[in-house]
Amino acid sequence: MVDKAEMRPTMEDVAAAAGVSQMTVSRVMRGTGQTSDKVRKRVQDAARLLGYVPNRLATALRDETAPLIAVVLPTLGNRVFSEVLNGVQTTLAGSGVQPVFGVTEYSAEREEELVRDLLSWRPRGIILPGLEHSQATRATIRASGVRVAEVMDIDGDPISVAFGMSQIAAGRCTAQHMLSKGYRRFGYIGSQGGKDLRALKRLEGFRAAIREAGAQIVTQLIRPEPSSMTVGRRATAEVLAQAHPPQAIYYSNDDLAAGGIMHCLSEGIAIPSDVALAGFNGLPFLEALPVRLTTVETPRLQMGVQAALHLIGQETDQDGNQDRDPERHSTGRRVDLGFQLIDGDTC
Amino acid sequence: MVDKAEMRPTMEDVAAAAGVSQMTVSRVMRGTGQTSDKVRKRVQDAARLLGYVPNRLATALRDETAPLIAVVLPTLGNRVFSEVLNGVQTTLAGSGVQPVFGVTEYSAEREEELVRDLLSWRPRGIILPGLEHSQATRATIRASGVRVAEVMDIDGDPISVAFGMSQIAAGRCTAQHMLSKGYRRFGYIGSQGGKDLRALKRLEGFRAAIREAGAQIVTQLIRPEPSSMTVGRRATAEVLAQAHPPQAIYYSNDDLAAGGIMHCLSEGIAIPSDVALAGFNGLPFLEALPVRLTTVETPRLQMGVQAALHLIGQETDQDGNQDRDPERHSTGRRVDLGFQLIDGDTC
DNA sequence: TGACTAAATGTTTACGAAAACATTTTATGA
DNA sequence: TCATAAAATGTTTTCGTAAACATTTAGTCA
Repeated sequence: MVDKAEMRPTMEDVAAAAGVSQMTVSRVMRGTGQTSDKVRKRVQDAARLLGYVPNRLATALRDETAPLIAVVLPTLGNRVFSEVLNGVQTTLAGSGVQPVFGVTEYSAEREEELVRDLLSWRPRGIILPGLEHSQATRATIRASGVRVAEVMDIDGDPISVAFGMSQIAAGRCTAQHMLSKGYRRFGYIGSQGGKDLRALKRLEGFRAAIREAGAQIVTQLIRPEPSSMTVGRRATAEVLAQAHPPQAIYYSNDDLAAGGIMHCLSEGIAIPSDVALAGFNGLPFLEALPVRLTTVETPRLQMGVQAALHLIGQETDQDGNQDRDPERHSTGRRVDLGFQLIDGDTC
Repeated sequence: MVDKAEMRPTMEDVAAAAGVSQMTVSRVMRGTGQTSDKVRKRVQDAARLLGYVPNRLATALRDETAPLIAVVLPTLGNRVFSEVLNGVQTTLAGSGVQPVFGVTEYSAEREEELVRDLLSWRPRGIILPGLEHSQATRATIRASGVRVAEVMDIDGDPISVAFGMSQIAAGRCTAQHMLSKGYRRFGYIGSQGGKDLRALKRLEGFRAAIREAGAQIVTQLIRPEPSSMTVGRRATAEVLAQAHPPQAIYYSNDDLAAGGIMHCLSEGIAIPSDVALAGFNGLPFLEALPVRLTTVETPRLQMGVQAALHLIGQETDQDGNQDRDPERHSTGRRVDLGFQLIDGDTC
């Protein structure tokens, strides 16, 4: 009992129990080829009785690829990325493909190592955040021939296909909106110590529009911590305590901005007359706040969904090989999922 | 170039390039056994040159187990679970073990299917949410012999080891705290249409304490949607609009409760004099709210960390087998990670 | 220098599933 | 009733790695 029970049953065991060959079991399990009803039933019963669970490692080894999608995320601390992951997960659910993932914490070295680790599973595809990757990472991916989807950003050269939106345009759009309301003196509040490259791109777009309009950013505060309402609240307090505070503050995301709203509510600072605010992401919780934040809504879930669809999709070539046809993959294709300015009450 | 370049190099290829046998390459790659400096260097150079990436599928097949931890989550829509996942991820990072995961959306059938899918990867262990699992799920797991860690809850019989806290005690604790403040007429607001079993256990504990004190729950509103501030805000409006509204509302979690706070702030309802509120989880964003919510802080991250540690930990037996020693695994061990009542300003 | 040991490297095999090919049954029709 | 095709089932081999065992080479000491 001790030794025999330990062994998880294989097709061979099921075959023995059903009095057929391993190959017949294989055929029954997959429903391929011809099998008689009698044998099919016998095999299925045996499998159920023994508690047979297929070993995907064997199948994957033989197929030279595993039904897995590798997902690289900057962090799980930010709701945005768990939403992307959720999009991937939802799309994959029921398809028999599982997500394997890892987190880089915004480190390029960690990304390099992680990509190598994940690729050693021979996944069907890999999803990467953003378009900036080290030379080594790109080389590893190219050598592996794995299909790639980059998400979040489209400002740059995709390795293969990017599903995202223009971060630069989002920053610019926000600036234009605020400028149209007459604000001239701006503040910027960020986080992550500037490691979030997408946030930097938004700031770049924002700054360009401000400069072109002849207005200016008078304060820029980038906190080292990850984003949170608390950090946003403290940073806002700090910025508004200055001798010449800005008329309007652009936050690198909604969490920080919501913290700003909380500060104003608590201190009796009027929004937008005393200070105007704008965020980024359009997270659902904003709906519940007493003041509707002006922000830019992004298709986070869609990015995950589209990327996953692309990777498991019908886009494999006729031979079932990794499709390396330059027209569809090598050439960086950018799929712009767009964004939408939400004109709230904060500016 | 087309055909040859497609093939990812194997140890055999590296061996040929270095003029040694495949086994020598294997030894060099793992740093085991005796190898001369000369050969070692030759092999490493060849591997680097060819861009060799080990195929874990082969190793895992041979080892009869893959360096993976399977994680089953009820949903990714709730911050709490992405935090658990984050705890798992953080613990696993750098250990060469990757998390594979799936989401049940609180469905037992989906859990059954998902567990089978995940186990087909022959993971080192599996993490399940809660202690309630279908008979079939338990059978599949038992037959597979995989190591199990259950998280979140300890009110029940663990399959093996549970890392969590008593949900019933948390509910009871909250009730006692509110009763001590003199409230007698309570309301309860929940979500997920009652599919969240942990929330039900908290309610159970809460209700028991209320009953014992001779007080009562006058309103109970369980919305079908997933939790969110917005849902909490609407539900609170609904409850307070009643003819005889409760003096105090217990929410199944912080998101809902924060929505309640927002409603009160917007409507000028005084907290706690007009209505008292209490939540559950102790999410970090509460810190930033204008009013400090009374809640119960839970060790979400720790649950993930401990579960992962347990599964990859040094608890394998001497032979490196799955440890089925009844004393350590079969007997349901419950690791109580505790919780802490946060005495805020809302009751 | 030769016997002998330790170090370095090589060969065979197993892991579980499934494609490719082979063989046995069963059904069909003259 | 027997050829013949179609259906059902079986056998061999492969995927990449690593344990187990085998062999060769280098090193030590009498």
